[in-house]
Amino acid sequence: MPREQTRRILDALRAVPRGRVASYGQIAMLAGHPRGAGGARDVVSILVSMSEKENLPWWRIVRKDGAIALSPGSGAELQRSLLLREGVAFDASGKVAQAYFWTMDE
DNA sequence: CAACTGACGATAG
DNA sequence: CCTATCGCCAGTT
Repeated sequence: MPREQTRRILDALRAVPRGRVASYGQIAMLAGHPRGAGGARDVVSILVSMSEKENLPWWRIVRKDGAIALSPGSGAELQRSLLLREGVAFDASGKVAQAYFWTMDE
């Protein structure tokens, strides 16, 4: 069984609204991770190992600068299409504009 | 139980 | 622009 903190992260991930994205560090902080950005590794670990089992919206998670974290050929293309389908646009550099980041406002 | 892995983030050079 | 390095730590093998 995962720890309490892990459950919180899973929860935060599921709370990201459709048509929005969030960064790893953002999720970590939202989950109450004391180390904030440092907790991004937790999110990575959890996403990599449990995204499928836990049915998580892993495609809504991008790097802080808006770039897709996955390597091309390892799902990046899939993630881009999933986001486009939700109404998230990418700029010329292949990054999501900050405006699409989830503000926890909703 | 001891590695090993990982889709990060900040900072320094 | 880039690489390197550190911090941080759950989950898997």
